[in-house]
Amino acid sequence: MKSPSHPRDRGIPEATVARLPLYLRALHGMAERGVATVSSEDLAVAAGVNSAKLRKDLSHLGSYGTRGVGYDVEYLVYQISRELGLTQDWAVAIVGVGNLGRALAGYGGFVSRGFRIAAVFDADPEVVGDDIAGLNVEHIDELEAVIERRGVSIVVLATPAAAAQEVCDRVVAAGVTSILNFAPVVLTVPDGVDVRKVDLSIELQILAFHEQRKAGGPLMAVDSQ
Amino acid sequence: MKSPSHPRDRGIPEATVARLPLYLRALHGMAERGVATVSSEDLAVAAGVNSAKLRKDLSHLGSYGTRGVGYDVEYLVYQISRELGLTQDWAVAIVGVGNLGRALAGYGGFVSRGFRIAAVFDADPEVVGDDIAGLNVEHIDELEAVIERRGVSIVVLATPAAAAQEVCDRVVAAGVTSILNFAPVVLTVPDGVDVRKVDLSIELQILAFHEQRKAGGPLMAVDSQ
DNA sequence: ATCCTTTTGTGAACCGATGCACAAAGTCAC
DNA sequence: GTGACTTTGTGCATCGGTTCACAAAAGGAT
Ligand SMILES: NC(=O)c1ccc[n+]([C@@H]2O[C@H](COP(=O)([O-])OP(=O)(O)OC[C@H]3O[C@@H](n4cnc5c(N)ncnc54)[C@H](O)[C@@H]3O)[C@@H](O)[C@H]2O)c1
Ligand SMILES: NC(=O)c1ccc[n+]([C@@H]2O[C@H](COP(=O)([O-])OP(=O)(O)OC[C@H]3O[C@@H](n4cnc5c(N)ncnc54)[C@H](O)[C@@H]3O)[C@@H](O)[C@H]2O)c1
Repeated sequence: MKSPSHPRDRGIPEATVARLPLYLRALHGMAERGVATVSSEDLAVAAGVNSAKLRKDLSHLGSYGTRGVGYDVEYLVYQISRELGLTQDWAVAIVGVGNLGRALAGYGGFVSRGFRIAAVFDADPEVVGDDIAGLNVEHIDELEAVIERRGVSIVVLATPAAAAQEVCDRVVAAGVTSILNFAPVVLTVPDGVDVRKVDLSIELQILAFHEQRKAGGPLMAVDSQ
Repeated sequence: MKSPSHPRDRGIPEATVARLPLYLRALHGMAERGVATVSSEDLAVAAGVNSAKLRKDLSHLGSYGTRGVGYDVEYLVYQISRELGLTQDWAVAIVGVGNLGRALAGYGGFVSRGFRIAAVFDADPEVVGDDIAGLNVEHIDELEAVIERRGVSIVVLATPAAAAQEVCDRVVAAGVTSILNFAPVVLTVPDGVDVRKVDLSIELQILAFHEQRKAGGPLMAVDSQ
């Protein structure tokens, strides 16, 4: 029922992977509004990208569109979800239950995408044992045991910068190979471990750079997102 | 005292701009430890990048190194800060004082880089008037007036997705041209307005994709940060 | 003054990503 | 069935960014 050549090619470009969640979000919105099929043009607008880029991105997953018609919304949601690995659900642990860790633990937007907060850890005895968004805060000493017991495969680091590398080393030693880091440090990890970082301070600095340019000379190029 | 050709070229590559804050962070650490000069190799390691890339990045700002020696740490800190616009300080407003907005408002890492939280807004009458990290929560009706009065030039959006576009339109109308968006929506803005987005859910989905690959076939390429 | 060592700054090859533009493939009306 | 119309999938030119590799520059030793 599918063409024989490359039904699902290994090796999707990184830039494409980073956009798939965007398409997925737009598609979910459409599915909710009862839209059955969508053209690359309309979906591209909803996701804020160029339609040729969108088509090329989707072509890496397979030929799921119908010429003259567009893409079946439900079917595409399924294909993208499967490609991203969202058909299973992922046990996530958060380490560091401070300002940020609390906000993350209480956030509903993760669960709705198949990410289940399976554990939260902290080193502060004042915090350990507290109930955060329905979860008991575990002591950091339990890190390895709890990760193993609950099958945690993704760890979110929300500790102070000074503790991040040490915690990172421990979670890696415990077998975790996917880390989302909020601490403003460059983490050193062995090959095979993925680290993604979110640094709000860097984002503000980039905005400041462009803002300064706008204020300064009347020669500038802007926008992006 | 400087070469005549292009002492400070306009048009620094976007990829370079995104890394300058990283170099700055590493340099601050070195300055604190009393390091006076640093080679591109050492700084590159501290920032987690390739040294040729670092040198090319710095060369866009000017020729601030000394062959055979390296870069003067203090001087380079100053040059990068100036380029990024961090020699002035920036008034930032946060809109939406929920889980995330609170964490951001209380975060010290912004102030230390020249970003001053000048105002926080919310629509919920329960929250308006509260004291958050020493700031009085303003009603969203005051948005335009307060932005103008306090010279706010960067706005952080931490409202629910449904409210984000409307708030965005209002801050843009009030003259703001730099926005950091945490809401999971594609914002539409006029030319000349910079939007940067932070989407934690997307980061997790990208990690899940790679995690799935690792678990699946024994043919994979990983790491990055 | 000359040589040797170190390290910068950059030319050039390379690589991945973008976007145009169009043939191929499908739908729909009649 | 035929023809007009729509929209996908992709070849190709282009672009921005990365990395290699080295000549030029600086400093220190003798
Ligand atoms: N709050 C923000 O908006 C924000 C923004 C950008 C970056 N960050 C970064 O995120 C991280 C957390 O920020 P925060 O504001 O929540 O800080 P925080 O100080 O409020 O919380 C840190 C928590 O980590 C715990 N902790 C310390 N050492 C630990 C260890 N070894 N193991 C486990 N837990 C440990 C502390 O007990 C504390 O509860 C920091 O690195 C910060 O730079 C925060
Ligand atoms: N909490 C997280 O960890 C997290 C993670 C990723 C993304 N986000 C996104 O960040 C945003 C905020 O998340 P949150 O968890 O803080 O949500 P929240 O519901 O706790 O807070 C939202 C706040 O915005 C206020 N608000 C609503 N409409 C407003 C308006 N028109 N003007 C001003 N204020 C208004 C609400 O009163 C509330 O205080 C959401 O879009 C969410 O999807 C949050």
